[in-house]
Amino acid sequence: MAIVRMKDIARDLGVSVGAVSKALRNDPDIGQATKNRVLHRMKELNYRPNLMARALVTGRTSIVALVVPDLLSAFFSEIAIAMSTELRKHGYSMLISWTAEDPEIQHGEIDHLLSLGIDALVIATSGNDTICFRRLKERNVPFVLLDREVPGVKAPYIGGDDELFGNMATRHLIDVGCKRIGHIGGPPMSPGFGRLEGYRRALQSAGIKPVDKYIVTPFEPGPRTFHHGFESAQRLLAVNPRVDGIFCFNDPLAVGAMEAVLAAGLRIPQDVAIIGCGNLHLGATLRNPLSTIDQNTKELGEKAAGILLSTLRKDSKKGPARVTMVQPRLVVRSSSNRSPQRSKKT
Amino acid sequence: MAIVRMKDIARDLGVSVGAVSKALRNDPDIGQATKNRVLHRMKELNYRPNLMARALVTGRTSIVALVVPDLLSAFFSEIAIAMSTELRKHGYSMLISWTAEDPEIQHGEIDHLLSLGIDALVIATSGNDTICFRRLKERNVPFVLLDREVPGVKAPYIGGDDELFGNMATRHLIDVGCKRIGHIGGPPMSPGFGRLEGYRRALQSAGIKPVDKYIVTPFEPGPRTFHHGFESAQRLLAVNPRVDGIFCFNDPLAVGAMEAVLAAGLRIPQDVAIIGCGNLHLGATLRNPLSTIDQNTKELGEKAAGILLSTLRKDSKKGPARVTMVQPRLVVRSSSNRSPQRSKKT
DNA sequence: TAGAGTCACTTAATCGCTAAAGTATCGGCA
DNA sequence: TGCCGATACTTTAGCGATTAAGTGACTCTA
Repeated sequence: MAIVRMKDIARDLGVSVGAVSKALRNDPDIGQATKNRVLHRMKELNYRPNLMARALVTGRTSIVALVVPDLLSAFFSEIAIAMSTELRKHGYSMLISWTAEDPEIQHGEIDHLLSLGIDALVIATSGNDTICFRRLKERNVPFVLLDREVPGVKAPYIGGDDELFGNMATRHLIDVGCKRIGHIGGPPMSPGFGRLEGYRRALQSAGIKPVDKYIVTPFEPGPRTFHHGFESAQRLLAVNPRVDGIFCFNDPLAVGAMEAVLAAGLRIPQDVAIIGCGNLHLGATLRNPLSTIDQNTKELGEKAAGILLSTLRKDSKKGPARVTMVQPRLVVRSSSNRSPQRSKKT
Repeated sequence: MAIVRMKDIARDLGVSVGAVSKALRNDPDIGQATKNRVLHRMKELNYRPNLMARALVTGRTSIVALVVPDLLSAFFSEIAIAMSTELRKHGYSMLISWTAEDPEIQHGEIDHLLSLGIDALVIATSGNDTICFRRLKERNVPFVLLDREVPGVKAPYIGGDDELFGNMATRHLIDVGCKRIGHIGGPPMSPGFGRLEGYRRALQSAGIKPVDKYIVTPFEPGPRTFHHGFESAQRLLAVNPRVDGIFCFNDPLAVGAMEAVLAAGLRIPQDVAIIGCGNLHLGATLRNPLSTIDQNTKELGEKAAGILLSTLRKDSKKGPARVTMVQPRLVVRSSSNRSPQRSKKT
């Protein structure tokens, strides 16, 4: 006996496949007695419906996908876990694709996901390609943009309030007495732009004129990691007069930047205060515990799942809010703790 | 125009669906001219085959799954990325399931994956349940055990040489002069057992008698993280005479243990040397850069994919080696660097 | 007591594709 | 000329489910 089908159960019980199908799906159009017999036999044989076959006729697979550029950064892993946990509760299973920040791969993955017949997807896009979104619209597959907004694409977006992140982090550096604050930038996408904008605004509202030479961007493209932070910080430290505070686009950059600061013989936070963004795991146990902006990824994942589910439930009714922002939290640790301070610990 | 089917292309071109199918699959039983026309039209309409429908008739989906207990630890994420990259090259796509170390969830996930019709799976099991493996055998779905061996289940296994890990780490502590070496243990599964065994053997072959009270295991079950390391190390440090070296099952435990050592007012590595296992990211930038055993996860993932592919290709012929071990590498950093030493840096 | 309505099924079509079997056309060869 | 074997298709029969429509057997009502 290889694999059990409805046909087998129907034969065993002397009923039609249709009846078996109805029993399985709790269709009212079936008698209680027969339903029990069918259900009992199903349990006995450990029957599992063939989801492919079901999907073929219903047109729905109960599978949604999450497309992310990266899985090594805890950020997307945490979102993935929260999302999938939430979706599982509602009978959906989630499939993850990662694209290594490569629009080509992303294109291929999305094509493949569509071929597979997923019901919807959540996507943290790589590149600024809009073709694949047009494709999704054509195919009528609902999707949610995550973390990265795409100009010109009308779809629900959920992410952090990046401008607020930048503002919060920069203001914190100002509060602890930094006068010349540098920024190590993120990739050329909405979070990078938003945080940079927040940084600029915070400076301006403190009466400090933003200086272009204090803003550096890693040379290489791709995900921002440790090495980029090191390299960028070295360039930043060479600028005169030297910065006394650095706001980094994310925590790995900040870790790299700290290494560069130490390598230059400077002290953290006395000479240069550092703050990152993302509240990386183990950020508290680094050589210099890192101040950061917590992005609240768990809530982000759960809300993303919620938005997806609501777009999935009602086709015609107006969907969820166009833009959802998750509120950040400032986490002050010793990498920026220069003066007595109302700090929230982690 | 919603979604393009073979039927549409066939109608447009005045040929039969069968012909279209043959053109798509490069069947020799089709003329070059027609094939070109079909392919051209497919490109025009951006046709994508419905994989569900195809799977229904062929019985194969070209989807494999990876079931892991956890995605936050970089260990499994790295494996996932390496595996999926490798599998993608061979036309397979990979689906990830995580089980939060919960056998119940694992059971459900596997059932679901089978319903979905995956062709094979790689599994780092949670618990010691063997029922689901029996189910897989019944269904004739090939699988590979990853990282965790299961007694009584006959299937290809790939993982680290855990006994060697334990041996290597412990011998290193002995080499740097530790006399009383403690161990903070892993979950009660093959890696935990193997590393403990390696620890014991290393002590014995150095003429040190293993002492039970120097072996502690976190109270709580579940994945071993920072907090468990902290709690366990506190208990370990209370034992007299105090340990002067600790080998931890994994890096997060070791990070926690380091915190506990520092909190107790002791110095690392002078008073207590610490070594972990897994070569966590950022392990080099911790407050105390952490010595560790690198498990070579990328190779692990690639080889796992290779094994899976080879079992997938030939059904009848004897499969790959029953057991594959990936070779580790000792990484010495300051958490254990007490004496001049032939060290390999990272 | 006929007609309508309900209940509990069965039948049959269908989803999009593959694959085996069938058919028509043609060139080559004895 | 007639038969064979390619070649290049078309036809047909599923894969395992769902679902609309059809069918008896009852029950109830006027």
